[in-house]
Amino acid sequence: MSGRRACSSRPPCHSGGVPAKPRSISPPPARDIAGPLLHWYDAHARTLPWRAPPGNPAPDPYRVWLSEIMLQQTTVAAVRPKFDLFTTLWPDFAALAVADEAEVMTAWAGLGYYARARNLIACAKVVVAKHDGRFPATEAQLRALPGIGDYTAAAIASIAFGQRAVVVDANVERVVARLYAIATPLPAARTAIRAAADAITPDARSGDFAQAMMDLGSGICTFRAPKCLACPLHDRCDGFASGAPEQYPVKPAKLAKPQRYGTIFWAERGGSVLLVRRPPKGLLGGMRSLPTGPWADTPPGLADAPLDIAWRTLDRTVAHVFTHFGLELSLAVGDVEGHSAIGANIGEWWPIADIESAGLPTVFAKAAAEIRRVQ
DNA sequence: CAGTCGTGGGA
DNA sequence: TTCCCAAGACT
Repeated sequence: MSGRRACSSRPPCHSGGVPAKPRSISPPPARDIAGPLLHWYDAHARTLPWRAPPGNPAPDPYRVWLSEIMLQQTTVAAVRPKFDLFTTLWPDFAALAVADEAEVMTAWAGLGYYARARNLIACAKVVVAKHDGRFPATEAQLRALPGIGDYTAAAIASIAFGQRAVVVDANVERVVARLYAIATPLPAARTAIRAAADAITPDARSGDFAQAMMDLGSGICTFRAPKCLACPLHDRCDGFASGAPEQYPVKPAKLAKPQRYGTIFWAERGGSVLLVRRPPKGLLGGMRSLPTGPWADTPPGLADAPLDIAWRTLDRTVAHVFTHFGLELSLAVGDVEGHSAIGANIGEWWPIADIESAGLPTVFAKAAAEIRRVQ
């Protein structure tokens, strides 16, 4: 299926002067990649809480899945403490499937991309309800589960179930684009990158191969200043031979981020502050938050204030940058003493001293810290 | 396909 | 400081 076997692994390719016939649609790799890469991995694999040492039996699929979801667009350093927290609170699918969803969202707070947490819960419920509490072991069945896309399905199939799967993440894209000096810009290059990744993926130790590619991309074949002389593949890398490996993969120009403006409303009542729950989908969906007005192209002032009280605007703002826009928040504070019935129908009064336990997304945690500092 | 969706860290 | 990225998925 991969067309990756080298001539050296079978009887002589040529006999009687007859040219070898192509065996595969995609061009066969001109050099062995998996061999030296796995050899390097055996000596240099990172030790990670969700990972089995090279060559060992596959780790718990639940832990592999949880780590893969958390690691989507997220650094290992950020994932480590959250992985420890989640595996302590919910050690398996059965526990997560019956978990209090608000507690899961609170535990996820700060990690970002909160749809992952919503899909995490949904996936655990499906696994328990339809798969008897265990993952289905085929890539196609994994792909059908909430929050599991092409990359994660392949990663779980190979790492947790020992199946051959073509695992392509940003690391693999970078390593492969450099190995073959693929000059086509992304995203058009993805077809060729995937074909090349398929061609170099071995049948045996497919999961170790995937993790080795990611370790290589993370520590050696880095986005800038790759450490080529420490790379086990540099003697067979077109990018290294070109003298400018960092130019691959070629990426499209980025668009400027728009700037938006909003207002945070800090309503106090006897040492507590009013918190609300954001709508279930969209930006920061499902997360507990401070009340906000609209996020608009110009400062919206006190529009959409959660309570009809006297607001005082602080002489400071809080800046935050999301993936696709910047946000500058004005800060409005108000005292609701004497309005004790107010607010109960729109949110909850949270003790200010325990605000860190509310599970606020970082943008609101920053605003809360700034308001408490200034007050 | 292209836009949406967070955050922290490295250079 | 500013820019860019990190084990992508979903619509």
